[in-house]
Amino acid sequence: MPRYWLFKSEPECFSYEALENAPNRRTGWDGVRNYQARNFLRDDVKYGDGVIYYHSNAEPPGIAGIAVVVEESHPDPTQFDPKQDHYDPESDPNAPTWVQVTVEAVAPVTPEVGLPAMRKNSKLEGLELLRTGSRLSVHPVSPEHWREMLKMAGFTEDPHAKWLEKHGLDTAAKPAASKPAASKLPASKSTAKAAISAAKPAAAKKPVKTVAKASVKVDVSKAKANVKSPAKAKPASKSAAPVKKSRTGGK
DNA sequence: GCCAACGTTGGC
DNA sequence: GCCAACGTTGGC
Repeated sequence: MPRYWLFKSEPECFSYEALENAPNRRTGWDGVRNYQARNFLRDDVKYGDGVIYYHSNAEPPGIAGIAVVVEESHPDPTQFDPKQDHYDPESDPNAPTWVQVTVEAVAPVTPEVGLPAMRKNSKLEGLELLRTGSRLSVHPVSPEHWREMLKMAGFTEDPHAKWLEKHGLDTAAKPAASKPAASKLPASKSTAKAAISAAKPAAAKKPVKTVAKASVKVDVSKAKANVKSPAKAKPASKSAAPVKKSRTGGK
């Protein structure tokens, strides 16, 4: 199991700064409406896992902070609220389709590590975020890539490791070279399809409406066209910040 | 604003 | 089950 993850969030929806300003510096990573991302949240993201907080659809896009998972998979409340952009009328409260995890801010990355710099770093080869066409808003990060990104961010010590120690979690268990993430990601497109279809059964529900939803949301935040919405899904509920809404991604 | 790469939907 | 159309993601 991966111990590290990369979560995308559109800063217009929910920035790393918004997370720091949220109650308890925490927020439920809601709004994820993609099966592959949901499956990671539901099955693999565990308490104490480290999170690279990435700002997508930003100017410029890049790593804005480090967070930690403080609560594992539980139902995403926004799927049941008609007022939410990510409302999913098809989701059965007795068998929720969408889940969220709760994350807590650990350390900001200032200045941010921009996407261009990441693309130029050969040590980050293989990182899902950098794969052409990648849109997965929640994906695993290998220990090697995690260390390299922290290095680029200027950290001399891993703030996440410190957090674990402070909370009495075992940091001794070495990440060794487990190659977590990679194994779960599709190697190619064709496999991606297989992965997705495999994922569906688990959900038991259909995504159909989800899509509609996403578009709805968008309008709220952007005026333009179809635009996009933020990548994240987060918004939500809490609104400690100015919040906009986002789409799918996870906050 | 444009557009490449995707994911989802729905006809057949 | 295939695949065309459509909508979204997200970088540029």
